[in-house]
Amino acid sequence: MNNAAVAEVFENIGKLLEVKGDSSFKIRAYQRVAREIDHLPVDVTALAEEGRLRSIQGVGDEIEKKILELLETGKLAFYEQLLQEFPPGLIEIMSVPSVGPKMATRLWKELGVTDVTGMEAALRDGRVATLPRMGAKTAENVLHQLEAWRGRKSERLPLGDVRPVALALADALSKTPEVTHVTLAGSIRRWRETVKDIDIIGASDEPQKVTDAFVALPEVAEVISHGPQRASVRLRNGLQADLLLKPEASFASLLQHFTGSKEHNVLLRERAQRMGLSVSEYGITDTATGNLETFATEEAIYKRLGLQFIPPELREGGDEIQRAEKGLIPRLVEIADLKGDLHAHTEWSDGHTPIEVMVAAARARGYQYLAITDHSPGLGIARGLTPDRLLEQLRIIHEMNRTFTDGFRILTGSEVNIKADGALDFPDEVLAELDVVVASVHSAMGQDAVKMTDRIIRAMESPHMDIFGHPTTRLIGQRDPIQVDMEAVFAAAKSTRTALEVNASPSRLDLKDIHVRRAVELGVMLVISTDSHHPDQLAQMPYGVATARRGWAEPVHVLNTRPLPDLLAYLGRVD
DNA sequence: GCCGTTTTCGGCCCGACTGTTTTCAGTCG
Repeated sequence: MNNAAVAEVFENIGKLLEVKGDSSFKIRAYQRVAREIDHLPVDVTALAEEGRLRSIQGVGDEIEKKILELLETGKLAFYEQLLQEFPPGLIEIMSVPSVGPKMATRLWKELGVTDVTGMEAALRDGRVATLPRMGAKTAENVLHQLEAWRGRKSERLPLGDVRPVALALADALSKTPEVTHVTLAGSIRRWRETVKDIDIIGASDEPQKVTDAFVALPEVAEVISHGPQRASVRLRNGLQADLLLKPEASFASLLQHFTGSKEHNVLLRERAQRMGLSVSEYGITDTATGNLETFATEEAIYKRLGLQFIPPELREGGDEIQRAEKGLIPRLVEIADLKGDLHAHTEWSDGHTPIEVMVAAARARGYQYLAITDHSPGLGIARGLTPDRLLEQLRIIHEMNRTFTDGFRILTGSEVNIKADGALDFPDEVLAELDVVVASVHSAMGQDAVKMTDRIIRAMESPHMDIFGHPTTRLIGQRDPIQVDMEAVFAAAKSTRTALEVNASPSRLDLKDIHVRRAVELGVMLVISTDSHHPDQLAQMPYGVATARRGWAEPVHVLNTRPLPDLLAYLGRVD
């Protein structure tokens, strides 16, 4: 049973207990554990075997027993019994926005609704509208939400698709005279790999005028809610966008509140409460005196709570508050730390521009080096280079390097296929000529975990492989990761001194955040690379940096934060 | 069901908007 499956069981237990009307705190306990297990960088089965389930946040006696039962028997009696008490479609009914446990229960008990189809019928024929304390407007709204919910292909979209839209929306809103400090918050500010909606905040003394302007923007297709301080809309592209406004004095608190995550805020506010303080989007209130204190910066808010500043990328409701309390939030890697990019393609294979155009773009970014890593021959679809073509490219690059007077260096390289048996797609004598060898899986992605893991480890054992490119090959929302034992990959990477790539392409982000964190814990070297096929894509580096930051990576963990001489020394290349 | 710089028992985040209500419950973020 994998982590996602275990997490789903606990998530569903939480939902069913809500319908049952059980303690909201108990419900939260199950939901928290579900989320923690879903975000675990290691296999929950492995943790269980080591007897370390209790190291998961929120796992106590009861839930530990339940996880063990689930893993050992594939079933959980407590859950099975709960499922018997309710119609199986009830959980799905509650996934429709605006339908919570109370309404789901009433629809079931008072109208006999047991699934989404039945709910739709009851909405359409007027039965819902006639229930006490419901009405035509409620029924109409739920029906509308149901149709929108059906139309959506997935709950969350890749950050790379949403972020540009959100920036444009914030820019349009900032032209409203009554608002200042228009800022993106929520999961976009935390750089989560996927986002569900766009959260925008601003400061204003006349917020009603601003929400009025917001719902009137041309991108808005539908207004979901519209009050004096906040508004929610559905955009023409189907995304939901929320706007929240407060007076200038509360802006830092608003930013902190709306950046979330929700789980982070719950933990933060629980901590505050133990200190006799109450945290809200207005500021921090002393519970004893009722005095509201406001703050100029987020740093000041965390400081008031006795905590180190926690960067947005770490605010996921895990152990970041405990660590901040002990002063253990490190100085995370930043875009300015990067000295170069180690994965780029040109028109020699499947890139779109000549070498010199890519190089000029890299130099314009202030880099000291750029690795040209066109594909190896096995990737026919990407016009992979033959050995002869590669050697010709090397001669040209060596000539270009002689023209630089400022120490800039084009690194010769290749993105080499790892073949199905783990062999690399160029002969050793060719690979030996290169400054840097990125090796990646591009074929036979359906291998089982044993074969795939052996294949990758064999490749890493080659003396020439420097970097494992986009290690899980997943494409967010499009292609699942390969089946592979990541713990074994981390161990092999460490023993062979192979760096693992954090591919910054927004459709990849691979390694992903939780794998970065595990790699950092184990002392595995990382690189952050854009895998650019066009000079403009060099600008996607922030997505990779953010992913690394979400995995708690510091400059020392990232190979391409090193200046050229140090990098060459690490790669075993000496001038 | 979990958890501890007041606690192994008694707590457990905070506020806005909507609809159907004459004062509030449900849902969401």
